[in-house]
Amino acid sequence: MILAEKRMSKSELQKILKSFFPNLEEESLDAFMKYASYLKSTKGTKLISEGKRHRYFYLILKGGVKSYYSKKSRDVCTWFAFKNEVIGTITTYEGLPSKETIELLEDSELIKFNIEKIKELTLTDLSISQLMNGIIIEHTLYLEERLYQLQFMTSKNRYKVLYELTPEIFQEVSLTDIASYLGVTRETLSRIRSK
Amino acid sequence: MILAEKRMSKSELQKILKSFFPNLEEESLDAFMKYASYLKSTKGTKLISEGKRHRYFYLILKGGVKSYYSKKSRDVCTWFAFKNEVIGTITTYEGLPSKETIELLEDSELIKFNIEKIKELTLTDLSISQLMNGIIIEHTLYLEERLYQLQFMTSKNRYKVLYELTPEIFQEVSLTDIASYLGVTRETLSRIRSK
DNA sequence: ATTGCTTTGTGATAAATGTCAAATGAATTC
DNA sequence: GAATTCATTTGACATTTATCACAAAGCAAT
Repeated sequence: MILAEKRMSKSELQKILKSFFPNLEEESLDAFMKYASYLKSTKGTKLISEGKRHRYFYLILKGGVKSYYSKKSRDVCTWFAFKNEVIGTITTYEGLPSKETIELLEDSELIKFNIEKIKELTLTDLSISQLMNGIIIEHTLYLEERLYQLQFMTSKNRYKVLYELTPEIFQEVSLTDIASYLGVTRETLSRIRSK
Repeated sequence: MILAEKRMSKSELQKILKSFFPNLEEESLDAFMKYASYLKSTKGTKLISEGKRHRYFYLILKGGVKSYYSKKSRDVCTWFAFKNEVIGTITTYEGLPSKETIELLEDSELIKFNIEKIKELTLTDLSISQLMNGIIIEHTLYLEERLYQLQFMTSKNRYKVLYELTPEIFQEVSLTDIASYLGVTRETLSRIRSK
């Protein structure tokens, strides 16, 4: 459920965006801000739903989300994101129906950005074009790392890496979701954990 | 072994690039061309080597390549590409050491592009910036599809999809490499094929 | 054709993981 | 606190796949 959607005070929003996107030129930031708005929403809210077209990508100010594909009864998670991360789906960015669902893991605060409008800005504003590229490239590097892990590493090692690099995920996400993310059943994850 | 590296006749190169990148403005194309050159090379040549920084991405005019990670004795392929495809690694594009090796599957003809110079162009030229984005986004969509297949589909189904969508790969690539691409051993692939 | 070399196929295991079922634990509601 | 629900763990078993060993087939060079 969406609790509140309002325009933040301009100066507050500006301050936040400035700290997140320090490379954005002053005028670019002003244009960018026009298509950004504050959003507060409860656990379980779906920011993006599988099979649907959407207009927004998001910056997480507070809280966390999971991204997953629906598979028969169970869901298979593809990533998690928390505070200070920019999120969305590349299909949504391309104007296509999303393949994944993005859902809030807890009550969260976000900034949402209108993709269509911001893509328009990228047509004339180089610093915004480069900002968006950077976001996409970061996501691409992440996908490659994930493919590497799924193709090369045993499930034990994938668990180990996840546990060592981002132990905080275990506080936020259910083991069932983590198991699906690691590419095993929850029973198998349970056995891996009891080493 | 690199057989020939020469500047193509300007008009020939222009004709090729124009047909591949029809959205590029006339002046952008001229700038772009400055950092493109023709390359003919034999089977087994490594365009990009794991662990090294490189300067180029490529367009395949004729022939084919495989991309793989070296793992102990055997290699694990991550993708194949043939005629009319733009190839490279995202790490190379970012100036980082490549994680993958890209190797010619057969004698091939390519256009190579200087990444550094072309990235400079993206700083001032919007149509080139957008062209590069498009290439990266296409790659990203491909990675997502591949992750989906590895997480969701059985090896039998992955084989089936590959066989139905791109049967020509089986003419060009060894079953050993295809097996590693599908995430199974060659023995398992052999058994899948004998259904 | 013969010799090597590489690729592919087959058989017999062993290991990893999935599936199903039930038990435990933890959190929530009445 | 008892009852309900949901998440996690554990056990028994089935399935898939890897591993190892070797045989067969394809190909190139002599």
